[in-house]
Amino acid sequence: MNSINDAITITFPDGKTKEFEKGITGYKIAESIAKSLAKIAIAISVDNVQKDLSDSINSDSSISIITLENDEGLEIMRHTLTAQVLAKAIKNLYPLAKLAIGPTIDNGFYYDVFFEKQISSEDLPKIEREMNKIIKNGSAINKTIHSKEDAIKLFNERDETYKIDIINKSEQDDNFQIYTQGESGFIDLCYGPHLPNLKHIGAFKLTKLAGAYWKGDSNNEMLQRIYGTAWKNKDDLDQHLEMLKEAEKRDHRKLGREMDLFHFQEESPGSVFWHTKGWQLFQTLINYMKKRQEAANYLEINTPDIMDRSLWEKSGHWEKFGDSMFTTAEKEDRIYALKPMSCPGAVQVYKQGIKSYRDLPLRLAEFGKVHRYEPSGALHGLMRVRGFTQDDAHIFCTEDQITEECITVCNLILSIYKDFGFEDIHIKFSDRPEKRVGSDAIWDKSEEALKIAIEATGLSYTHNPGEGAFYGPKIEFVLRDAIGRDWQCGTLQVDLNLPDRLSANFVAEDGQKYAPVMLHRALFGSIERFIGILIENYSGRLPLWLAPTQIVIATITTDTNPYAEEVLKIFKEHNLRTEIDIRNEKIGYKIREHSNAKVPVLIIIGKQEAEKKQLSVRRLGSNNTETFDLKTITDALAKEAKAP
RNA sequence: GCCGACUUAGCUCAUUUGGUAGAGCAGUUGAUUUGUAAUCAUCAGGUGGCCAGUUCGAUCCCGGCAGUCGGCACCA
Repeated sequence: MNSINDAITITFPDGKTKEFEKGITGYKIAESIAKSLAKIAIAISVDNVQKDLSDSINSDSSISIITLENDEGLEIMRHTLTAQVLAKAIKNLYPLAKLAIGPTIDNGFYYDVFFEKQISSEDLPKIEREMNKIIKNGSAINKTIHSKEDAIKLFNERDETYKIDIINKSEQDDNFQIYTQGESGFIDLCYGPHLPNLKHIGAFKLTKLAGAYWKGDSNNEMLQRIYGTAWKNKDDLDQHLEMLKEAEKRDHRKLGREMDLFHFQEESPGSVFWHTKGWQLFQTLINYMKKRQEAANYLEINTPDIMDRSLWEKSGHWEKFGDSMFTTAEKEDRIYALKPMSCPGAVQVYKQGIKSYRDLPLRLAEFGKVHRYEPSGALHGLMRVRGFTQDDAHIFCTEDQITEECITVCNLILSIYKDFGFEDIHIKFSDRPEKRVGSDAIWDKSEEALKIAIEATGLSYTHNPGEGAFYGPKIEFVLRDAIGRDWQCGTLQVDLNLPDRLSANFVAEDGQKYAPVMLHRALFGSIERFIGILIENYSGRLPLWLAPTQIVIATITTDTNPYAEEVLKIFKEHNLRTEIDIRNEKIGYKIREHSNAKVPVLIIIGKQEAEKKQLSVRRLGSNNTETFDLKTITDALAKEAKAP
């Protein structure tokens, strides 16, 4: 309708439309809506593609104006901050530095840079000051479009070898966008969009300096990466820094020591020394899982920790992971490997005796302690260790049963996470990697079956191409904790390869032998890691059923000791993990000590309680006490302390 | 594994131009019998991560190794 004259129709977010002259800029459109909007506008979304406000629009489109008030705007601001402000500050201070890439990340941004002479974290404040100087100038940001040849020439003049590499490897021949600020001579290659002006920058802080490989490839040289966090204003920045502090307070390595749960020591990097309290928690998780699995018709097995290397060669693990497997020295001409996973062992159990289709699905669970030689730099408290316990299970089934079994596993996982207080879960689906075993036909089948199962659960999922296991596609369950951090825990993998490689089979209705499908699944993933996540999620204040010491009975004076002992006995009869504190200390001192130890329930006994056969109960985190008669509170606590 | 930083008492931290280390908490012992987050005193606690080197002399300076931390890479 407007193709005859030079008018285009713009549709606004509220559905209203308006005609504009062809070639109008985003800025002019914003201005036409309201002058005040034009003031805070930083970019425009045209048919869901972000554009600079200075870009002209030449055809009918739906638009929305982007400001700092929405996430898109915040990201653009972070992008400008790294690509225009941080990059320029670096070039101002270190003219010989070569810029690589400067993208945004959650909560902020980074820039990878090659420095002639490495900088240290002490240089960050200096860079920050330079950035503030640049921002204060409030320069307008301009964009120019260049041909490949032209763009290369510009960066060549500045010896920006990484930028040249990016342009050279790019598939496009034209339309390379280069952003500049005034006459400073600073240029950066960028797909944009950027803030129209540095006046829109909010609050930021450079946070850390680290090494990072060029293009993320460990064969390439290592650059220095400067990280920063940025927000629309100082309040938001402060709030974020506060969250980081909170996360630090929750660090499971710190709490694990304070709560006397476990320790590490030099002689065994990445392996846990569990103390009595930590081991109690560990056993609580295992017992809980045993109960849930038994109810879901799993059978439990246990297989050897070391097995002949040849078995791992057959399974394919040796080829793919041999470097990170612990092996024994040669004994009587044989080399054994410490199991890095339990699947081959489970297949050996499966293979005992002839299996019929009537035996399937067969669900074999194993709390398998596995060892993996994780690279030293990967170790991190309980989160990444070299020896850990998987709540592993392998479900042997027919192809027809895959979908149903997968759905059942997904539901079990979700129900279990809920018992631990995790309800915000999302799924990652990973398909065939480059290095893999099995034919494409088999992969097609496994991926399809898994996808159907995910869709049946109704949960949304993200797709990670090429990230599957070498023997089959997988889904991973990611749970979000109390302060918004994501943790990957459970996994479900469909494997049409290993059973055949390890010669497992079953007799089908037609009397022929076929290899069964094997589903690998772990719900906690690693029990060690899951405990780390629980500690951080609850900030050490575990729910009663998980707490290693559930109750401490603290007396005020020694003459109430007999009553305290009597209560202790009753509590123990109710399977409540109870300790008694009859030391000659002030009650305030005892409360402080047991509160710091994160004991969920404190029972205070003084003369009054002893006389009336009552108990004063003080909950962790509360400053109040409630008084109950003995039986009422015993029953209530016993009920609450029971595993779900 | 790679880049960088760090490693002093059980824990958290002091000790600067190199002269063999100090505090708080925890621990010990004693006194205190105490009502809701630290009672007072006493004593003890260290081959300064490990191994070499420079030096008359090293916690401090140089080198190597290990571990930890922050990232990167890896993650069956």
